[in-house]
Amino acid sequence: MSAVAKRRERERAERRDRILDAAQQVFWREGFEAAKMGAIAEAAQLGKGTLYLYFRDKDHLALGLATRHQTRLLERFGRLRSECGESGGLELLRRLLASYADHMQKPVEHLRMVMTRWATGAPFDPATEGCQSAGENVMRIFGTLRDTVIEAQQKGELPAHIPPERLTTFLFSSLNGSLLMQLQMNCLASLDEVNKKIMTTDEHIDLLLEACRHLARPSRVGERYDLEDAGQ
Amino acid sequence: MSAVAKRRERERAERRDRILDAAQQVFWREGFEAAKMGAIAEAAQLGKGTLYLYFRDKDHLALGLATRHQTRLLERFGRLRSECGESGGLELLRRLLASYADHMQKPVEHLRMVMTRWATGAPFDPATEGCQSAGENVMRIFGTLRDTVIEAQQKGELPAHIPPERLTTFLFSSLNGSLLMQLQMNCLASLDEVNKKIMTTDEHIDLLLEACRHLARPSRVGERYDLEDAGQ
Amino acid sequence: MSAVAKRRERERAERRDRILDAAQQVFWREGFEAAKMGAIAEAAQLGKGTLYLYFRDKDHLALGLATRHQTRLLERFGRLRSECGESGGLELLRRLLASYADHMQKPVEHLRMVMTRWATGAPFDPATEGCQSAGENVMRIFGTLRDTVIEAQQKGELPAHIPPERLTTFLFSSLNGSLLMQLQMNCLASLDEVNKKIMTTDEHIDLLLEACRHLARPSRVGERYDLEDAGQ
Amino acid sequence: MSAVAKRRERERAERRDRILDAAQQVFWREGFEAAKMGAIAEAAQLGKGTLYLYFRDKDHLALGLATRHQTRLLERFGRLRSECGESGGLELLRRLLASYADHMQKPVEHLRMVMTRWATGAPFDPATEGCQSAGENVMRIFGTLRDTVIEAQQKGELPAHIPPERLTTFLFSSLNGSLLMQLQMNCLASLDEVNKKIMTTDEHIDLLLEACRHLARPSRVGERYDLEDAGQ
DNA sequence: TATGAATGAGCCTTCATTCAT
DNA sequence: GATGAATGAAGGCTCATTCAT
Repeated sequence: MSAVAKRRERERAERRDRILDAAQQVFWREGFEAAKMGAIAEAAQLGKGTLYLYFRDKDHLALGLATRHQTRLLERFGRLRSECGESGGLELLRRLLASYADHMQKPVEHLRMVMTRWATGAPFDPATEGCQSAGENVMRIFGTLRDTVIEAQQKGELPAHIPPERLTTFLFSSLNGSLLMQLQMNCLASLDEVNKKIMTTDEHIDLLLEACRHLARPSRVGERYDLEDAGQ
Repeated sequence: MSAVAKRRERERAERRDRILDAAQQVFWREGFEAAKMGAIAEAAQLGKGTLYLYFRDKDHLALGLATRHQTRLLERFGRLRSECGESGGLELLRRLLASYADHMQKPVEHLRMVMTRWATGAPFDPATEGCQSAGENVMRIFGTLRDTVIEAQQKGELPAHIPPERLTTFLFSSLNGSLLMQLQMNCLASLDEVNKKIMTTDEHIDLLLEACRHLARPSRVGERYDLEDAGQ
Repeated sequence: MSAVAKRRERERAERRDRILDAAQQVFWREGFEAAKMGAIAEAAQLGKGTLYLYFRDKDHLALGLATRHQTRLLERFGRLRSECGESGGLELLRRLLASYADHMQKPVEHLRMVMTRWATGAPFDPATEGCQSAGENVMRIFGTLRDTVIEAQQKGELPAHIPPERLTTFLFSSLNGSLLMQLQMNCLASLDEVNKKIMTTDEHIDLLLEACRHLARPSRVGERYDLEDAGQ
Repeated sequence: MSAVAKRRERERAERRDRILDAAQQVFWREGFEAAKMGAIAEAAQLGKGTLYLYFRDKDHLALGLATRHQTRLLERFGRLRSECGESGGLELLRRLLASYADHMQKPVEHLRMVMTRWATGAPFDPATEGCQSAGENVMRIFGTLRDTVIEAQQKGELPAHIPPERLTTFLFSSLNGSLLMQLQMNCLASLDEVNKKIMTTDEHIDLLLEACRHLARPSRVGERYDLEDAGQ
């Protein structure tokens, strides 16, 4: 009985994953709005109704996809931390950011999907089951970055006088902006030729960290880094 | 006759503008996808068919909106340059960026609309009439920023050894990332409390410029700022 | 202009009527639940969307059908009253009831539709536009019957000591029961042979009026079958 | 073995009854169309597939329900006859009719279900197993009423010159019409206030029997309201 | 015998766009 | 030029029923 139950559970998980694979494929190809449930079912070689045994609706399918993607990113983060051992610090941070960027852009279609969701607004009702875990995952991703920022600060590789949350937010949003630009270039062909040669995401990360790193050295003694009048 | 023609042209321009006002209002309220042409026509106090005498389709309505918005931004940019006189440089750059950010977020609904368009991909066929001018406007916006970056470099307020396009792209994409985060926070309630207190767009600009400014001082003599091994 | 507007209005009314004809045809053939909007559109030789320019939804289509049917019945009632002149009274009542029954059963499919609606419960939200007129029509139908009952009472053809509303309700519900039995016979084939020969709707009306007429004669003292106030 | 078989049979009957209880509960709550087999299975604390071991399909579930309901009504009829002893006649008829009405309206939801079925048409293929017994039950119910009508006629409490089947049909359909009106009032709020105070089902029965009873007195010579063969 | 996961046909409604007036 | 009535394609979701276990 336990054996049967185990098999059942395994099969269920496998099928759920196959559905997510199919959904990912179709979402990437068509975009979320244009993706048809029928196409997903066909791609998963399942009946249309079966999809609804695993996901409440189209939105929850996307949510499941996002959660799985985040989970995999967190696994990558975990592996990177393990590999780095105690070295940690700025170098780990760079790798985490590069890993994040890579994970996000893997196929640009995925990036597009995620960005669309962010831009579209609040598609995930926080009250919905499954949405919380997605939010928690984001917090874990952010938290991992922040922890590494703190390490780098403690090592003196990043300015310690800036609150780590602030610094992490700065890095995170800036990097996301770089990713976003990948999509803008698709949208604005005129920018494409100029920028394509100018800045890859990795270069953005390097420049970003380099810039932050130098923030560590106070310009002048006594500077408070009051940003409002920093130019002064 | 010329007078009549002039009046006609003026009336046409006014009506076109009224349509754009109506479209903006509805797009902001409902989002692009959910916005109904009928609602726009009603808001413009025009027949549904009349809309199509001024804009090929819904997409071109959005395109016209974007172009008008960009034009207004360029006007703001022009005014800022005039005010600054010859002082220019980093301070002007900061004001341009702040103006850009302000113009983009004016209502967050507008930001959402723009971001969605960027993320959604390539809705504007470059071959389409009207799209070129949009692209050109983007180039002008980018060009204004780049010119100001160059000025700042010449003044020694920003590192001169980094290609201005590269630096401008960095600033531009990073700032866009900060704007994007405004929307993410709506989407991910969990991030909201943490970040809302942490970084406004203006703060992001300050930190960003401060970081870049310090890039001006080579870490060590002889460093080329080869980014690939910058950590080295 | 007035001519154009008139034509428009006439055409609109005609088309509305054609849609109702088509809906009636399909509803009768398939029943309300099974009737498909597409079939109605096809029967009306119109696009599916056009239906929704004239009726909010499937329910309102049925409502419109009901209202039209009631209106026609009221016209029949009006004609009967005119024909009868001043004679009125019981004979007019019989004709009204027969007319009602005939109008309801014209095709048994229509009867089925109406009965289903009654039985199904409260499909018409009283707040809905159009529903009030339907309710008002029912009241007019009932009112016509009641007025005629009163006439008959004044003529001494029906018992005057029974409140006319009560008497009318009795007649009305009883007749509806007879109509309902037409459908029951379809449902219960076993009853069919027995009853089909036994009582037509007209016979039911005759027997019903005959029975009521004799109520005019006050029961005898001591009889146990007094209604609450009948003996009075 | 016989004992085991008996137990099996008993258990099967019990389970069948539990399913009917569950179905009744759900049908009343949701209506036949909206009732979901899954909800019935859940209410019966059984698997969905199990339902189909006891009833061919949803329709037969309703049929089983109707049959059981009829059977219980027949038991009530039997009890009434026993109680009445030999008195029988009109008084028994009144009680039977009241009992019938009560049994039908017990919860108005049940009445709605039955009426819907009658109105909907011929859902029960007479060839289907189980449908015959339902038809037979109806015949038994009708037969009981008819027998009692005959008794009343023989006692002189009801007009003897009207064929008992005809009289019974008249009573039966009229009473059903009164029941139907309970539902109409739900549907037509405008009638509600007028009629709710005017006629309960019991009052309808009283008035109905009173009217029929007076038919017992042959019309006078020359009266115009003779039924076709009533005088005969 | 009991189960419940899988199935897939089926359908109302919306809305961008056109075109006759 | 302006109108708005007409169009019809398109799609997410339900649920009665089956059948392998």
